[in-house]
Amino acid sequence: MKRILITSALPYINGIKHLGNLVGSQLPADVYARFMRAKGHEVAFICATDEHGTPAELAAIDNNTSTEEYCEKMWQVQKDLSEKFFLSFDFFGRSSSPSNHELTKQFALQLNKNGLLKRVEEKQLFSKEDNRFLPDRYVIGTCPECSYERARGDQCENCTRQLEASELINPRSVLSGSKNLELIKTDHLYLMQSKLKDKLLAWIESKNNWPIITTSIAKKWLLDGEGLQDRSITRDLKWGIAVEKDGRPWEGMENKVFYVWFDAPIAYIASTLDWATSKKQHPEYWKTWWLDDHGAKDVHYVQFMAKDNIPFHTLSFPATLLGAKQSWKLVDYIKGFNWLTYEGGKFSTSQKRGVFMNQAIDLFPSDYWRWWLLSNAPENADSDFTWTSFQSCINKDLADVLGNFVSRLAKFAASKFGEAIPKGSKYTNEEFEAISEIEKIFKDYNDAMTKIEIRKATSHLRKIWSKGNEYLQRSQPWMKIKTNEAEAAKIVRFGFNLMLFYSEISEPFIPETCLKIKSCVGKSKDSVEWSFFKDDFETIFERVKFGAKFKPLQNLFKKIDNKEALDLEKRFAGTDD
RNA sequence: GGGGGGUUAGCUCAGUUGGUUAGAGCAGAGCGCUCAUAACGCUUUGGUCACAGGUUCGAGUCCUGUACCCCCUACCA
Repeated sequence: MKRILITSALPYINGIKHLGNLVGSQLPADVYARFMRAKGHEVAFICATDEHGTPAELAAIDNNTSTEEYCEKMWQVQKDLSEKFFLSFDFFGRSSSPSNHELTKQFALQLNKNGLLKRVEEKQLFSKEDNRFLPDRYVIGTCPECSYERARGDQCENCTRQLEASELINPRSVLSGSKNLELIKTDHLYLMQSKLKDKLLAWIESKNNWPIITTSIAKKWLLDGEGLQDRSITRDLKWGIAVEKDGRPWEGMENKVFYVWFDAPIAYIASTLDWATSKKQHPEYWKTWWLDDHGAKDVHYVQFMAKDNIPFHTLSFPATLLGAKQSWKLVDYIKGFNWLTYEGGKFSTSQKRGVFMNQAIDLFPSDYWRWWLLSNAPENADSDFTWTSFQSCINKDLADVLGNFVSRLAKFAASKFGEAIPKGSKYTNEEFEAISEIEKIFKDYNDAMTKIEIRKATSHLRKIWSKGNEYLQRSQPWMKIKTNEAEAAKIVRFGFNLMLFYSEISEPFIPETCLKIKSCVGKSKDSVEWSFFKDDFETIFERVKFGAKFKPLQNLFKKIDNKEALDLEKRFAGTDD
C-alpha cells in the first residue's frame, strides 16, 4: 500500500466554474483519487477555494456584501457543486483559513531568515476615489502605441502590446472611471527565485517522466533571457494574509498582504492540516504528508492543473518550498491539461458563453458530464465541447452500450426468473472466453489509469462494457430459455456478475450510476478494492449471491434527442455583446 | 522576433524504442438477432499519415525547410 497525495488546482472564489475549469483539474484528479483508493492505497485528495486578491474584493462589492461574507457564501456554493459532481475530495478547504494565514506567514519568515527575500521599490497607481491601489488590469487608458482608447494596464487588446499601467495616456480606473490617479512609490517583498535557479533546474531535470509540455514550460522560464526572475510576493490590498512577522507588523510592509499566488499553493498544505484536524488526527499527522523528515518521503504526490498554472507549480511554489529549507515535500508528478473550448470558441464568463457547473447539473445527471468531459479531456491538445458531440457520446456510450446492457439483462431476468438472481449451471467456455477477453482489456485499462491517461482509459472501459453485449449476443439466453433453463439461468447469473464488475471498475468515471447498478445487484455501497482482482480473475465473476433479490432498474440513461440538443445549443450560445 | 504544441479515414482521435497489408469510436453500407432505451452483434466502404526534400535496406515514426492552426513569451521606431 502506498500513500498518495493528490491536489487539484484551487478554483478561484469569484463565481461558479465552467466545464473547462472542471475538466482541467478537479475532475481528472477525482478519477485518479478514486482509482488509487480502489487499488487499496491511502489517499489524501485535497482541494480548496483560492480566495484572496482584488477580483474577490470587487465581486463582493458587486454583491453588496463584505469580502468575508462573499467568500464564505461562494465557498459553500462551490463545495455543494463539487458534491453534486461527486468530486470525492477528502477535504475541501479555503485559502483564507486560519491555518493558511499561519503557514503562509511562517513560510515568509523562513524565506526571510534564509536570505531569500528582498525589498524592492515599485510605483503603483493609486485611485483616490476608489481608495485603493489599482492592479494593472484595472486601469484603462489610451495606448501609447496605437492610440486605442480602451487599452488595459497590462496589455493593449488592440495592438497586443504589453504595457505598464504607468505608460497609459490619460489613465482611469476601471472601477469608478476616476481619472484622479496618482503614481505612488510602494515597497514590496520579492522572493529571490534567481538564487534557487540551479536547485530548481536540477529538480526539473530529474523529472524525466513528466509530459514534455510541463518540463518545457518550466525550462523556458528558468533558462530564457536573463533566467528566472525574482517575484513580488506582496500586494497593496486589504483582503488577504497580512504581511506580519511573529504577530507584529513587518516593518515597511504595513497594510500589505501576501500576493494570492504566494499563499494559494500553501493552502494545499494548510488544507491537509485542516483535514487532519477535522479527522481528529494526531497533531503531527499532516506532516507525514508534507515533510520528508516526517515520513512524506514515501508519499507519491500528484498535482492536477490546467496549463496556465504550470509555471507556478513547477517554479514559484517549489521555490517557496525549497527556499524554506525544511524538507518540504515536492510534487512527484504534474498532470497538466490544455483548454476546453466551447463550440469552437472560448468559454466566457462575461459573455455567458458555455456551460457552467450549476447549469450543467440542472440539465443532466453528473455522470453525463463526467463521462463526456473525461472521455474528451484536453490531454494532448485543446478539445472542443459541442452539443452534437455530447449528445452522440452520451447516447452511444452510456445509453446504448452500458445502459442497454444492464437494462436488457435485468428485464430478461425479471421476466423469466422473477426478481431474484438465479443460479443455473456451471460456467463453460462461453464465460471463460468472455472473462479472458475482459481480463486482457482490464489490464490495459489499469495501465492507462496508472499512467493517468484519461482518454485512453475511457476507451478501454467502453470496450469492456461492450463485451457484455457481445457475450449476450453469442450466448442468446432468449433462445436457451426455451430448451435449457439452467443454461439460461447461468447466462443471467454471469450477466449480473458482469454488472457488478462494471459498477466497480467504472466507479472513477461514473460513480453515481455505479451506485445504482451496485444496489441493483444487491451489493452494499462499499467500494470494492481492485487489488482483489489480480488474485484470481475468474472468481470475481462468482460474487453475486444466488437468490438475492434485485430491483429492476429504470433506464439508467435517458437519451438526448436532436431537438433537445439543438435547443441547448441555442440556449447556451451566449450574448454577442 | 524567440520558444513550445499541433497538422493521420467524412468527424473525434490512437499510433509504443523507425520494421512487413496504418488502427479505434462515431457517421455510411450490408447482414443477423429480437432479451433490451428502434437498443445489440457480425461484416464492410473510407487514408499519397499537411507539403517538399534528406538520412536509412526500410519513415506516420528521425533530420531540414515550407504552409496553416493553437499556446506561451519578448520587443524597436
